[in-house]
Amino acid sequence: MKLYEQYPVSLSNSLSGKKELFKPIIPGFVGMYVCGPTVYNNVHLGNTRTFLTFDIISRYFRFLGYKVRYVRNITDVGHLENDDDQGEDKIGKKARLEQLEPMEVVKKYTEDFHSVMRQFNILPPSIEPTATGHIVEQIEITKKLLDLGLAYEVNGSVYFDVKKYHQSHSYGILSGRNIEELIESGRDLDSQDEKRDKIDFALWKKASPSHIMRWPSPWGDGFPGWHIECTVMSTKYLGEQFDIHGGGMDLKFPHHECEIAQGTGANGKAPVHYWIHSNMLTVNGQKMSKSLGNSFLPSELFSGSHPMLQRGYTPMAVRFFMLQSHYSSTLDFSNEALQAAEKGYKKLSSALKTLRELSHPGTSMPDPSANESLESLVQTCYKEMSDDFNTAKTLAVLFEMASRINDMKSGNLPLSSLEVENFNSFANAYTGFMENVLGLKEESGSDEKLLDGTIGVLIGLRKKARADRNFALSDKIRDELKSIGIQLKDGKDGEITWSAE
RNA sequence: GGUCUCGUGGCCGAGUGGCUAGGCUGAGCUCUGCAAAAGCUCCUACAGCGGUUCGAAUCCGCUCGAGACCUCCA
Repeated sequence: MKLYEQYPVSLSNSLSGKKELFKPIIPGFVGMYVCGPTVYNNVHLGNTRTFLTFDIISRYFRFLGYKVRYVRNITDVGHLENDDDQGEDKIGKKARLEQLEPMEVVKKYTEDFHSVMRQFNILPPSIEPTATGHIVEQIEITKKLLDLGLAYEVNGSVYFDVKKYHQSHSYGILSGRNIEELIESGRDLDSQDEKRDKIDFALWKKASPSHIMRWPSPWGDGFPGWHIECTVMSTKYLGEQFDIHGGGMDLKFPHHECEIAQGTGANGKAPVHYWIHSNMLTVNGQKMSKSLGNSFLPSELFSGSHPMLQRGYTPMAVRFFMLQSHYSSTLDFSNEALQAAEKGYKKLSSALKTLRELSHPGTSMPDPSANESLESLVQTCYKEMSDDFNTAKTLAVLFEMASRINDMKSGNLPLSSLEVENFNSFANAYTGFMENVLGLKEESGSDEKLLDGTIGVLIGLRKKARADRNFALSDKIRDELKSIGIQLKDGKDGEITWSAE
């Protein structure tokens, strides 16, 4: 029996608004598409929360034995600065501001994005397609939508006809919008508009003479609209219908709504079975975003160089911080919360280290209830993760397991009372959920080995001093190490371990 | 204005009808030459007011407060 059969996953589907049992289209396989970053600027911390969420989801599916194809795009063209202007796009604008080629901008911020992802231990997707790499496909689907009568061309631009689409399908099913209300109550556009209706959206935009990102098309030189790239790339790599589409909550409308309309319009069927939206990171209760100016960069977070930060925090502490809340809730950022998270993470991390150093001596006095309670903790980890990827609850179980690991070390829970099979299952679960599922890896400096050896010498001296009952010297060794950030810990058996603060 | 979400103990945060998550902080105990670490214990909450129910943080209504989307945003 496969793990995914043993622990079936249920998830919150934004489309139905309910928690549903996950059933893949092809048994044993998961196809997942997530809207990636627009690479015209550095990713900020809020962005990374979304990518962390889907990192966890793809990790857990794989952990359960699914074969996962995870596609996350790079948007390197096409975001309109304003929907009603003459097609200023963010990449192009940034290029002019910095006197760079558009692809230089794209390259620079793509590198930044990847570097941040690596620091947070967010695994790369299976495929990371770019919008500019799929111009041909975007033109093709636009032609198809024109042929189907779901789009129209005006002055070299092509727009999706939402009203027309709504006649045979339903526009607004994801976001719960009512098309009549959208038409009536939406904001008025300042300038004259080529669109028949303000809710129509661009599939292809004509490039003004000064526009630097442009491609030839049947309608003249231009560039693709924002929404169409995701439809094209998800369809190409995952099929006309696939299992999961994810992204930040703020993309629900209009972006994902438009994707549904385009995909359904072009292919005659709804593209996605399960929509998953991760919620926003907030600062003092307000959404973190570039436009509000309350965002900060991961690099500022690590170094503590942002004015809002009391000090720097390590990537794993931040990762842990985010995993303590559920992805569907907003998460408020604060120094206090991060400091608490850092301590919590260290506790779990040091238990992992402790666990690695334990070795089972063989079962000599089996204790069925101890074995049973350990096994139940293992089961609970799976149960909580399978319940809508509840990382917060899973962490709670891991803390319980960490306490048991410390008991094993101290002798409160003798290893000899545990069946070897049970102990291994427990150890594999703790390690697996920490490292593979939650991606909480150990953070250690590169000089750790050298330092370990050096401190080993000092520990030897302290042992000798203690054996001689020369406590003045043994305390001096400990206190002076403490003052430079090295904490010595005496064990019951006379062994001394150390940790860096 | 329209649509929607949320309001949990000192702090952060799970939880959706009964079985009082967890982390951090604070207090105490055990262990220790003294510490640290670790283990254990305690501080037990659900914005307010009504209602449904044998029973509500959890369902319904109202009030107050905060926020999101409706324009680019993860």
